[in-house]
Amino acid sequence: MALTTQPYKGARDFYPEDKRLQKYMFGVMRRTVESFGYEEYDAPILEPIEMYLAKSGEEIVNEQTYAFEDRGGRRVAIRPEMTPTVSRMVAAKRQELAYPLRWYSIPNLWRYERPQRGRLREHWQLNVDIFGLPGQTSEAEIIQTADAILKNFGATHDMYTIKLNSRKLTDFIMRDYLKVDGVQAQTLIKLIDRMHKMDRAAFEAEVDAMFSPSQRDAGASNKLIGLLKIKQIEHLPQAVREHGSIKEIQNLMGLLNEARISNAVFDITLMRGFDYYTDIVFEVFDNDPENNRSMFGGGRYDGLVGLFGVEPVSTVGFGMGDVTLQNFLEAHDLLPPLRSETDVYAVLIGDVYAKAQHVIGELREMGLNVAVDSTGRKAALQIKTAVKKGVHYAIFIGEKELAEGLYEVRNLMTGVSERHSASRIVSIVKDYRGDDD
RNA sequence: GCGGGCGUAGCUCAGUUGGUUAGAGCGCUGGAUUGUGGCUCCGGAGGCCGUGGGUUCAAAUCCCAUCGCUCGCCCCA
Repeated sequence: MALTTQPYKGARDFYPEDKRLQKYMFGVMRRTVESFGYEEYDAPILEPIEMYLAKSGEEIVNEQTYAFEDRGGRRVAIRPEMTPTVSRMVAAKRQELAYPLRWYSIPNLWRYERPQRGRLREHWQLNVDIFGLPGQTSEAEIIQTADAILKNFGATHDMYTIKLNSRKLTDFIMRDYLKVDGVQAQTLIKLIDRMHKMDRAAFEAEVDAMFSPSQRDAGASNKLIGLLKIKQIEHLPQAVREHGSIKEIQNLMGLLNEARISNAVFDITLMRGFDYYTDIVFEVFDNDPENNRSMFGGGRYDGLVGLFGVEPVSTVGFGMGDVTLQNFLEAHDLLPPLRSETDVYAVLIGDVYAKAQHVIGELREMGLNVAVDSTGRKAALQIKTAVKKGVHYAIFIGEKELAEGLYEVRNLMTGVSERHSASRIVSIVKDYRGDDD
């Protein structure tokens, strides 16, 4: 039986053209976050499974993590996320790091589940975190960084919306304003989290069913449904509006305004799935009706470093997945044409392979990436190969060119040919490439 | 884990109520044109019709199973 050529389910092969796109995307990410002073770190792809048990729900670890036993009988997981790992790294050097830390990484992550659009088993996720900087400036900077990445991909504010909420506000609403118990609160939060996938009537019926008769008589169900319809902070009931988290949200919105971020909105229905968030949460939504989904998000999670037995460190961060980002860039037609790493394809005319080595070596020494076609095929086929590879320039080398020291260089996109010395060809190609030198 | 859709050439797909040797476009390849791509013309290769079983004189087509892909649900780090 023949072996399959398909990649493992939910994972991707990166052929050179795919890798080119990935390099472009990672390049924009790196340039942007480094412009804010973030430093890159990395870590092993394997962690002891307890690391995820401590923080996540049992179900996720058991059913959605790639886990196995190593030869020494230790239970090991392929990392499904980077946050516990980076928290571990910070905890390990808690006393000696220069806070605030601005750290980023682009790890490869795995989760075991049925693949679907925008969600594969394997993905790469930019993780950006600030450690040791309490207060809204860190939230503002993290959101500003996320916004800058999208801008540097060419996105404009009409293409996406940044939704903000506070976990402290949600907790206050559940415990003090609605007076529901912890179990009810959890259920309601999950329900609200998917309310936009349901129709209004079904949602309201399910909300109503969550409350006990006495709570319903006290108006809790109607209070919640009414509250979730409110879009403006000023329209919130006074008891909610006076909670301290509201001032924090307003302060954050003010900072974002100063940073010229015009598409950030308060959204009381924003929950985010996990419960390790302790304060501000945010999520970036694609406005394209064809791809209307949450692209990525983040927030403050002050408790994780402390799980490693050291004094807690306040942390704000976000994760941006490559799959959803690529969907966004495609939906908004933001992917630029990507060119080959190869600058020049050397087309050899006749039996000149040996004699052509000198000039080809010169081109490389002067900084060009040159692929040589040594197949001995006729020129037409060599040219076709170069075009198919996406190489921008062809240089023709035959007896005549070698004798004269002048080579025909052709722009394969326009078809225009010129004859030049090797050094002149180098400057033409570098000019196209955008080099300064 | 649950549900919908789809599996025919390298790719995108057509294939009538079951009926000869399964097609098209693109791509690949040879030539027209042995020192120069894209346009044109002529030729060629390439198919276990996902897999296994069943119904039938006859199956790409109908039935069952299975595998794979895909979209959604659950969940979402």
